Amino acid sequence: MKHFVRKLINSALDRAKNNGDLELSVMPEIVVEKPKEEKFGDFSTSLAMGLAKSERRKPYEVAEILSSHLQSSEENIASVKIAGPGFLNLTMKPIFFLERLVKVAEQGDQYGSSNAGQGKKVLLEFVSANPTGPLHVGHGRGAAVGDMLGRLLDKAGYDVSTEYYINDVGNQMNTLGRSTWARYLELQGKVNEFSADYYQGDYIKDIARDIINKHGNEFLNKTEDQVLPFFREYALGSVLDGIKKDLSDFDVSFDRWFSEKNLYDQKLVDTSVSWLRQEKHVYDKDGAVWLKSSKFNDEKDRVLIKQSGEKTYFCSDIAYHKNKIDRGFEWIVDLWGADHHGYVPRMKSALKAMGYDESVFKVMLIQFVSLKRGGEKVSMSTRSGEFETLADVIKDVGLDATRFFFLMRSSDTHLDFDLELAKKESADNPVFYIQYAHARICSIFRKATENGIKLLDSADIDLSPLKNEEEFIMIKKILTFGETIEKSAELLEVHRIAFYLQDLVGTFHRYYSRNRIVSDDHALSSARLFLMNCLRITIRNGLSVMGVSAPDRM
RNA sequence: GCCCUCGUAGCUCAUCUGGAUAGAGCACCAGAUUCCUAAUCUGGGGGUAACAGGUUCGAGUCCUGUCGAGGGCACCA
Repeated sequence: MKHFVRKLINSALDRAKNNGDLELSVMPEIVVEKPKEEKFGDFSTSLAMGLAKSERRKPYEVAEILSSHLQSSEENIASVKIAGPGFLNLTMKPIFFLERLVKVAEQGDQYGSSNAGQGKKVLLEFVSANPTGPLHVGHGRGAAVGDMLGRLLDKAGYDVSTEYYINDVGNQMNTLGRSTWARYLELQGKVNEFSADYYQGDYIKDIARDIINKHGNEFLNKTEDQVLPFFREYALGSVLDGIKKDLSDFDVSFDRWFSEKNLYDQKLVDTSVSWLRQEKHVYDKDGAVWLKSSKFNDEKDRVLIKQSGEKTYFCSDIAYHKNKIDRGFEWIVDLWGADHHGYVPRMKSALKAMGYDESVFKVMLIQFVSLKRGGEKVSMSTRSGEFETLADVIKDVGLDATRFFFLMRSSDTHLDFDLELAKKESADNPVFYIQYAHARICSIFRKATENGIKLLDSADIDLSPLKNEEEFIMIKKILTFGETIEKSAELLEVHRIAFYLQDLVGTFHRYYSRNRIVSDDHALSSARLFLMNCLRITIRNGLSVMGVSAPDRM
């Protein structure tokens, strides 16, 4: 809708220029907004104020010139008014909105989709939790946000792939293996000390028990060195299966699970290090290999290969991100926990060292979830074993409510997730407000069928009986769905959809309480039913982008 | 100590990247159902946007400083 208005203004500018009314040495960017207040019309632009300086005229005069050129040749415009210091307020004729509403029904499931992203190849990497334990609530936020971003970018016309990076290399894998080995011995009645550094959670016992069931005591009299590879691999596989199940229960799927170990096996890490060496971006010092990251805006140089000969996590991460770009992705979006923010300049410096443009890489920092239980903070450390798993929360609060809870806030602010509150308030959760609207509309359709009123095709419908002001408020809101999707995708801000839906559905609930859709007036009923269908499509498409269900009955 | 993110109603958060009188939900108070789902609707109180400066036609939004919260400053991942 805004695109159309922007075009109108653009052509008015052209006419003003051709007429010599305005100089327009530089064509300004046209910003079209929806005024906060209904009385200011349907669209507004502060263009005249922006132009005033370069035109060396008063904002009001510029607004007057624009106004005259806008009004002269557009049949969709009902009025153009100048307000305040020079706002141009446009009011459109009803037909403008009704014509567009008809298209909503035609597009159905596709309504809100666009090619704004122009098929740009995007790689979304998210969750990527270390495979050392089940996913907790904090991971859930990343999962929900990442999954929704995938759906959102797809709908907005980007070519999206999603990926989970498995950190299956490093000391943590040995710790995982040793923890399992220790539990194994313990369960076999062999006394041993369970180190405080080991993973404390009960899931380790479950894995150990599983090993006993399958392999009995065959490892009992062996040394740690002999058994560690087996325990490490077994525990990794088991934890990873658990993570995959948790995510699939959360309705989150990945196009690819990318193993860090695989990077090493394919020599990709070695390749990128030698390439960097060739380009003279690395040097040797104190027996270690360093990247000259300080030359690329990082605060200091970083170690790639330790004295011990082991490669750092950073080192393989460089290879991983290089690989992402090599696979042809034009936009690399990583969702990281907020605690990794110090790592951002480091990664950016590495990409710059490799000669890539900084703009291809974007990190979204997902702020922490403070888990609370009745106002008291709950500690969430995998190692200590004190954490609420994502699976538990979904079980308690429900899939839809859990997803919605994570998605209704801007992801760069802290999120307080009070378990007691979430459980207790589940009936008041805004997700039900939205789902209820959908169920109500479905109920209207059941009633309409009873009364023999059919939903008409776009081609046959006569929307002229829609005259109510509340109807137009709703229609206008429905029609901003597409631009909400586009904006949300472009800014990678998922919460906008949740707010949009709450707002949209609010207009419906108010309308519903004051108006009957199915009545004796056949023409009016048909028109209203058609509107309800468009509304239902919008709600359904909005919820679907969030990965939340749209029930027919509640 | 240095760096990053944040600070908006009692609580949880919006405010369309600088626009018009800062808005929702929860909680609290008072009301609404002979009729398509009351998980709904109507009305009410509640604000120095942490604080102090600056930039301009115009600032919650941009800049500087102060205070407060969280996080980061490894040859860990």
